[in-house]
Amino acid sequence: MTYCSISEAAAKFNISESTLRYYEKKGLMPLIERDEAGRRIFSEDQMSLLEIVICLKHTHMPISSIKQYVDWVIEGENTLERRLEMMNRHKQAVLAEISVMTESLKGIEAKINRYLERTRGRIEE
Amino acid sequence: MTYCSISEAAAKFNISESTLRYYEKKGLMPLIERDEAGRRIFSEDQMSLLEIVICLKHTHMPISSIKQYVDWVIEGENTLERRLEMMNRHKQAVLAEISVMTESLKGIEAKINRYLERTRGRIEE
DNA sequence: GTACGACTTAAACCATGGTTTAAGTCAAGA
DNA sequence: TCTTGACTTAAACCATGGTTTAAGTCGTAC
Repeated sequence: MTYCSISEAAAKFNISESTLRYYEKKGLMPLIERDEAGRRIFSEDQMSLLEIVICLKHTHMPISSIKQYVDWVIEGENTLERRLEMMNRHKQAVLAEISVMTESLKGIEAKINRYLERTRGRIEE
Repeated sequence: MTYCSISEAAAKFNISESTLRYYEKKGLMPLIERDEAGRRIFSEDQMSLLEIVICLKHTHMPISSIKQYVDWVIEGENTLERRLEMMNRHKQAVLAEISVMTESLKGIEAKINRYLERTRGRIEE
C-alpha cells in the first residue's frame, strides 16, 4: 500500500494543507493514520474518501452534512439506505442549483448581447 | 410607472426585505427612491437592475464585484466596454463552475449506483 | 552538530453574506 | 383616539469555511 503525505494529498486535490487539517478536525477525514513522527499519512482508502468529500464540497454540500455522511460510512453496512437516500437528495439539489445557474447565465448572456450591439453601434457611428 | 414596495420587491425575487436593505447599503441598489413617508419604492428600472443583480448572485459573483458592475452602470456609456468584458469573464467563470459541478455530480451518481447494487444485493440474499 | 524544510498543535484571526434586535415613525381601520 | 401592521434606522450578532500565527518537533543534507 502506498501512503501519501499531507502535502501530496493537498496537491492531488488542489487544496491547502491547512484545509486538510481543518477537515480532519471537523470530522470529514476521521481515522487518518500517523507515522512514527506523528505525521499524517493517507492510505488509498483515505484518498478515496477524500475524493468523495471533495465531490461533495464542489457541489456545495455543507461541512455538517458531509460529516453526517462520513459518520455513516464509518458506522458501516446498516447505514447504506440512509447514505443512498442522502446522495439521492443531494443529487436533486445539485441538479436544481445547476438549473438556477444555467437560467441566470441566460440573463447574463442577454446582457452581453445588448452590450455587443451598443458597442458595435458606437463603433459604426 | 408602477412602483414596488420593499415587500413586493422581496417577494418577487424570493429574498428577504433585510437582504434588500443590505444590498442597498452595500451599493448594489443605489438611487432607490422614497415616498413621502421615507419608505423605499422600486421603479421598473430598479426592478430591472435588481433582476440582473440577482442573476449575478445566483451565479456566485461576490458582492464587491457586483458593486463594481453597478457603479459602472451608474457611471454611464463610457464604461460599456468594461461592463462587457466583466460579463464575458464572468460567463466563463460560471461555465467553469457548472463544469466542475457536473463532473462532481458524476462521482456522486457513481456512488449512488454502487449503493443501489449493494442494497439490491442485500435484499436478494 | 547544525541548519533546513516539512511537519505538528491550539488558538486566534479573518472575510463573506447576511439576520436579528431595539427603538421609532407613519397610515389606516375599529 | 388608539391600535395594528408595514415600514424605517444603526448596530449588534451570527454561521460558514477556512487561514494565519506562534511555538515546537523531527529527519536529512551539508
